[in-house]
Amino acid sequence: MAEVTETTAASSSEGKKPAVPETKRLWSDEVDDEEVQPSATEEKAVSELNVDALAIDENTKVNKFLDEPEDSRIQAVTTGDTPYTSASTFEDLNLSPELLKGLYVEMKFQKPSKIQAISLPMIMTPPYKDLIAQAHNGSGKTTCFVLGMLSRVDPQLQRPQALCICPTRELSIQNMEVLRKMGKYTGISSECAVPIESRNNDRSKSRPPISAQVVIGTPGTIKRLMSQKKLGVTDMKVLVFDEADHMLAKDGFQDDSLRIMKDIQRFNSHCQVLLFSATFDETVKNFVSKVVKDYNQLFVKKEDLSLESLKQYKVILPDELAKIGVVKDRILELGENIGQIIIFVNTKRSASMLHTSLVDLGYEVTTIHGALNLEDRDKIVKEFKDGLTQVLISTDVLARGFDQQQVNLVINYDLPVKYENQSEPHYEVYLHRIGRAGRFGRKGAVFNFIMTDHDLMIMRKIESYFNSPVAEIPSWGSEEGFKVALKEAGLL
DNA sequence: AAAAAAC
Repeated sequence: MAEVTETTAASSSEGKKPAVPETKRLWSDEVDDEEVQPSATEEKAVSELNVDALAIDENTKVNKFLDEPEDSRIQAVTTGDTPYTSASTFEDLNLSPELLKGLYVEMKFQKPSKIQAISLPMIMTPPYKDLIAQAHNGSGKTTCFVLGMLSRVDPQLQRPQALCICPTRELSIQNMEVLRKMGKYTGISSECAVPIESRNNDRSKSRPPISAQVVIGTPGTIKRLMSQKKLGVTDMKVLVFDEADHMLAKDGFQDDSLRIMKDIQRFNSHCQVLLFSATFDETVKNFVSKVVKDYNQLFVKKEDLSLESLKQYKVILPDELAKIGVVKDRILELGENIGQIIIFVNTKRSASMLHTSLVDLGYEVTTIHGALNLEDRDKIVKEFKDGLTQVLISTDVLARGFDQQQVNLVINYDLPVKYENQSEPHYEVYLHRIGRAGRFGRKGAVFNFIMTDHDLMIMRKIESYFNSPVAEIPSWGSEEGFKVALKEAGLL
């Protein structure tokens, strides 16, 4: 275990100068270490960034660029003159001893992941610029913003200072669990602002204002608490949007998110805004860059997003009955020892139908979607996380962010398509769904069910979009192809 | 015609 150095400061680094000792290496040094010629690097930085149309303001300068071939490439664009030092250890970050202890003892982390090494200094160095950060599924994004929130809280001040908004109740709860674990020794207080037992809403009116220092929750509840003056924003230092592309999309939570952001900024213009997601499509990317002003950004090319450890397959089958048959005979029978499985469907109805069919056939599966009551949702997620259930049928309520390391297989029982145009795949949802398997570089497999020519067309578009061919399992009717696939994926 | 959130 690493020792806490004597130079480690108290947890609040508010008002401190950016710490950049000469002994620490800048990113440009890393580039030198890799014997890349500086001029070539610079050229590459500019051209790649132009090609990818990162929506950079005209006054934005590309002054740092990071390119490590062994890792998926992350493009960093910073504005202004603030130098950022990539953190090779958590000690580099001037965290409080309590927070470091949480990272090592509770989280069992040894050193920052790639995205953490780059983003954490950007988050924690004054003047605390806004950040748009894209990183792979399962690469440790949550740690970035949770640590960011914890490190910026003034422990002496018993008021809300950091707020994180998530698209679902489940994700809010999961993020809160991470925060409490990581912050265990800091004494920092926290509250989860998500809907509770419906129809019991008199409780919310009589409740005292939130004094917790960190609040995590869903847009509706946060909005309500703010309008009821139960959630003060005057001391808010950090505002995080998890799954930010969805939170700021027109068909997502754009209105709520903007409202919350503006309400905070009205009282508190210097509240730092952090946007995290594995995906930012062009529309959202352009919109987002208008919402935040002076910001740093981290991006990954879409071809680099699908993890190599994840094997994708397509299964061509004739009808609904065959779909159910494949789940039953190929997945559930073969997959008994391959870890946990999530089956994604497009509608609540589809979820219920598949659930009933499989239960009628005598299989133990559980199902989650937004029409269930909150208690049941909590119970089903908890059972799955505790490993008590193996197979979970889900709508896109769990498509994003859901972190269960034992999930090795994801099935797209229905392919994700855009609601406004059914002949367009929903690329972002596809990526998020498959990212539920193979967390943090583990092995994993994805089976895509193809029933119609339309499905096939959707699948082809997905393959070409991510530039990753998806192997076909030769015959849905025989076991062999599935065995080979699962072996190839390292699961059998 | 949809998932979710919640008034």
